[in-house]
Amino acid sequence: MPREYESTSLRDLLCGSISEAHVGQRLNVCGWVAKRREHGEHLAFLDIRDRSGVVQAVVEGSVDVKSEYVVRVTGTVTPRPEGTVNVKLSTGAVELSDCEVEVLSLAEVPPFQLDDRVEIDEQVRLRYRYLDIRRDEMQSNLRLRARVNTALRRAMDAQGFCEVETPLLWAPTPEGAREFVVPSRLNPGEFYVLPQSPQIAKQLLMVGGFDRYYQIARCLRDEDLRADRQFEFTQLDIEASFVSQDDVMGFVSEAVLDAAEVATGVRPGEIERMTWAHALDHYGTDKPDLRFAMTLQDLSSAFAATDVKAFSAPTVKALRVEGGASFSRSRLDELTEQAKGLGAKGLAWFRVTADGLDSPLARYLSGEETAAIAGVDGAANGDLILVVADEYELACHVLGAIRVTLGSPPVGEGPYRYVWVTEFPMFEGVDEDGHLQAAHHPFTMPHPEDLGLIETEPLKVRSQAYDLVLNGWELGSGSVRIHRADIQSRIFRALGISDDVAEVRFGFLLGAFRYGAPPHAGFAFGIDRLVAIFAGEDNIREVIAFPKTQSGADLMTGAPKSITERQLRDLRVRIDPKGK
RNA sequence: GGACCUGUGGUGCAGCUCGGAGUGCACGCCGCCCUGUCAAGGCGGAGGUCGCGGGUUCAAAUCCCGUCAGGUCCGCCA
Repeated sequence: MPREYESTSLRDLLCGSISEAHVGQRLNVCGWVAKRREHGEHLAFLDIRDRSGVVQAVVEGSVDVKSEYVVRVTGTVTPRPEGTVNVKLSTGAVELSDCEVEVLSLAEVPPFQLDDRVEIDEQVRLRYRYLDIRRDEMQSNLRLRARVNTALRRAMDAQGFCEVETPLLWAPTPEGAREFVVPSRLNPGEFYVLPQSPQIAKQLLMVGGFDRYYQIARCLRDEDLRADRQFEFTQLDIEASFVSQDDVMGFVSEAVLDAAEVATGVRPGEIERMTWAHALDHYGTDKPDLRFAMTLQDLSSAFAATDVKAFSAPTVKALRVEGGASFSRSRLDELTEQAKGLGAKGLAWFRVTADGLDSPLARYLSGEETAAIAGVDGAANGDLILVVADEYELACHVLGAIRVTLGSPPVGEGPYRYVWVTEFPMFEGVDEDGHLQAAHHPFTMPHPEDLGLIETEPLKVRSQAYDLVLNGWELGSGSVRIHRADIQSRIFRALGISDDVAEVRFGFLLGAFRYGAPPHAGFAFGIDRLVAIFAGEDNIREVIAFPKTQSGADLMTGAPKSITERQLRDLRVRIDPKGK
């Protein structure tokens, strides 16, 4: 049945809503001519398309319309004659007969066909994005995204969160991701930046007493683009006061599970948890794809006293590839290249056969070593065992990447496997100045048990940071924030940020914290990625109306473009033609 | 900054390995025919600087070099 909002001054209901319930009614529909099938001058069929679907209009006599003309059709809803029902069409049991067709707008021949019969080059799609998004697939992706947004807002509202908007013109904070810069006309030589995220703003909202904040926030980062990364992307951004990590994970779970239910029709059960150390050890990554097993096996003890040079390393990790014994030599070489590209010295392979291990390295192995490899993960004849020996983290990362290459199903396949990854390390490695680097951000609260290690064994300090991962995609991350000045200065000191520098960069935040900062924690996750997975798309451009290309261009508008001399003069900005 | 893949009428492909006339297929478009089609059908037709530039060659869509655009990835994304 037509809903209230379908009816307008020009139309009575949407094309896709027409059904046998309307038989006998004379109705108006508006839409685009999707297809025209003419039978001489006596009979023509028009498929009229709007956002809801397609309905067939029958015109007695010829009709002067072409593909993509915008028309208003007045016709009588009639059951189709016997034998002409189209089961492939939701409206296929009926048609509009005795039609009058009013052309509302002419259309040139479109640059590509809008049916989904062939895949169109993305370059062409992006140049004519306004036509591309007329297609079913883009319509349903963007509408799915709208439903997800609605579900998220509803879930946050139901949990007592208050939506607050934060500025897009923000202050430069030379940390982390490269920022987009906006020159100030009123203050020549000075600049705003577009926020990488509302991180500091939302912490200030906590100081301001908004104890449950959320926002569907646009974030901007001037970093290289990827299938899952655009300059601008959208996060559900959350922050709450007087909460623990578990509280925040609960809020986020509620929102994500509600969105999942709306998007997929099934509400997942509770989201499982895994520590960062466990994820790295078993999956070789901090964003494990749990849709398939193929976990990394540790053979370090079996090779502790090995004579084989290739395996004398702190860590020896192995991966069982079911049925992989049939891999060609060139396939194995490709995998080896991949491993080397990721920093491994090599990749050892062993085919498991009835006669034992088949490998160039097999004859050098001791009995114990052979048994260890042949027994990896319940290996059977026909399997392939891949082995990397190296420093612990490198061995994990390399095999983890190969695990994904060999095992990962396409985006749209398999179950949805959500997982919280917790207890991230506080610091990771050192920068070129020898200072520790924050794994999450410098306001992250260390794990309470590890506070004593900050000065002594910083790399062992766990943080109260947590990621949400879905099918191998990092959806988002969050943390408990530091609200105590003493801990904050210890962290700054560990990161090599002096009091003076901290004051310059984050002075307003630290200042705010001096006026009564509640304990607080938060999270943010990428809506583009979540919707892409729900839509079964392997890149987020498919769920964004007007995305950029990998080189940052908008093929439709031509952005980025030069601006006029006048604009440059107003901004007191001069282009250096020699610069590159 | 780097690696790899792609670029051929409006669209999607084949042709490239092993150089020999812009050759082919499907869709779309234009014209004619057709009263129950729905990937309508039949007949006919138009439409191309083979991304761009250079080189090799008697001859380049094809081989080589460079370049541009799009994609995937590494670096980057606190």
